[in-house]
Amino acid sequence: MTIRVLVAEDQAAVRAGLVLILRSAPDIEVVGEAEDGEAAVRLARALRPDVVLMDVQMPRLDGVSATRQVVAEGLADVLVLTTFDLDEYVFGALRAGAAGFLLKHTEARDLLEAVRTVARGEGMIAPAVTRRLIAEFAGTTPARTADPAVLEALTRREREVLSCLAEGLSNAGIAVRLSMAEATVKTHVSRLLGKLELRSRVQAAVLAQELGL
Amino acid sequence: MTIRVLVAEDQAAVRAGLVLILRSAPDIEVVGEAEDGEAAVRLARALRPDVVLMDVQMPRLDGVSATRQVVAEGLADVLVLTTFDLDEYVFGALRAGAAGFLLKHTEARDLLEAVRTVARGEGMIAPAVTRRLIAEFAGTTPARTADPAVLEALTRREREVLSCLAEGLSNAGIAVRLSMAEATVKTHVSRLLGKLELRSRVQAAVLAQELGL
DNA sequence: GCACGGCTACATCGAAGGATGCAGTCCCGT
DNA sequence: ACGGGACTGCATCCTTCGATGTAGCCGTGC
Repeated sequence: MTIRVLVAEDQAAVRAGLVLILRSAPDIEVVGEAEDGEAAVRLARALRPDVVLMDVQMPRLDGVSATRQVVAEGLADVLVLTTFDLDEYVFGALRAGAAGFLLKHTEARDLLEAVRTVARGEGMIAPAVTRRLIAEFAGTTPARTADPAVLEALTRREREVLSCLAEGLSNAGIAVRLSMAEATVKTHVSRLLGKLELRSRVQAAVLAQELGL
Repeated sequence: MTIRVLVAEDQAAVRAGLVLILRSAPDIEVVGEAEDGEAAVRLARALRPDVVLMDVQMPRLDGVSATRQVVAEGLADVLVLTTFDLDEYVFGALRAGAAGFLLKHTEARDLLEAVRTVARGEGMIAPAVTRRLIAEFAGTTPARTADPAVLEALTRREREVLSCLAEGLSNAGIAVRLSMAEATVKTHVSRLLGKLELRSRVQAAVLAQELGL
């Protein structure tokens, strides 16, 4: 069962090098090559490869956008490859749904291993990048200061109201959304504020955000 | 320049196995062994190893807490090791500041490579875990729906007020914090709402949250 | 100089929010 | 059936918020 790979890379020399490396592995087959992002998406649709080796910087459609497209259509797993490990590229690619992120100066052996790893449905990230990913992860995910357990104290109606609060709706807006009088909305807001030990709907909205709505 | 490693693992058999693997590498030296989290922190303070190989499940003080401690004191880089790749462990360990996360069924060769990687100041995460980390990352980081550029339109004072809003402060609270009259706070709130095309302070708070305060 | 625009500041007033008291419903266990 | 408790619902009253008009301040440019 060979792994079918599509190589998307605009620089011919680099692309040739990648293909050479991939062909050296008996369990990997290069089924196509693309010179830009649009071609990558088009070929992915036509060839249905297992893995797309995708460069970030490409004409017509950049690698991140192409990745988003390929992943959205469920065409293949995408392993993003780039020369520069700029945060913008890394986080953009991962948000786009990439299964892996490697730097171009990766050893041939590690590249092949990465392709196999991604084909297995696992993930592979360049060590030099991993630290920053972890840092970003630890930072942006606000440690969940908020304990999801506090929501247990709320009734169903109160949770519904809280969701609306998180969207920034006014009491009147919530009343329409949930089909109840504005006065009733106020009751629920007041109660959930009490249970969550908050003093205003703004704090409730912030808390809801931290909990992921 | 050998890499000095501290092994923290409560099960003697597993610990012996790890030590055996580590000793097989000429560039790695096992400088100490700990049977629980407290001992791990204590030995890390005393021995100042380059890397701590830390089990998650340990008596007295769990591995995640021990990791937090070691990282907070800047004692060493921590490579967390566990049998179960539960999200709770993974994300907890990474938030605690771990530089890497491996599963115990990792090959000896990969374990050694992970230790070297972490010692270099890079990061290493088990492939089986990487996918979920990426997913969690892509999910919790709300794709920055909000464009940080909108903040450009705000004056310094307005941005300060927005930060306070994000904390859920009332106008009166903001007035105290920023040393101005409540009436003035209202002006700034009103103006920034207009510039951001929002209709209430709640929406402003939510937006600020999405932008990371 | 001085006119102009942007920033900061304050006061006023109608609108929205939040606390509280109370009533109706449903589901327990007695 | 009865009582108690939790949930939902509404109305009243006071507080906070947000829009608006206005004024002082500081830079730029004529």
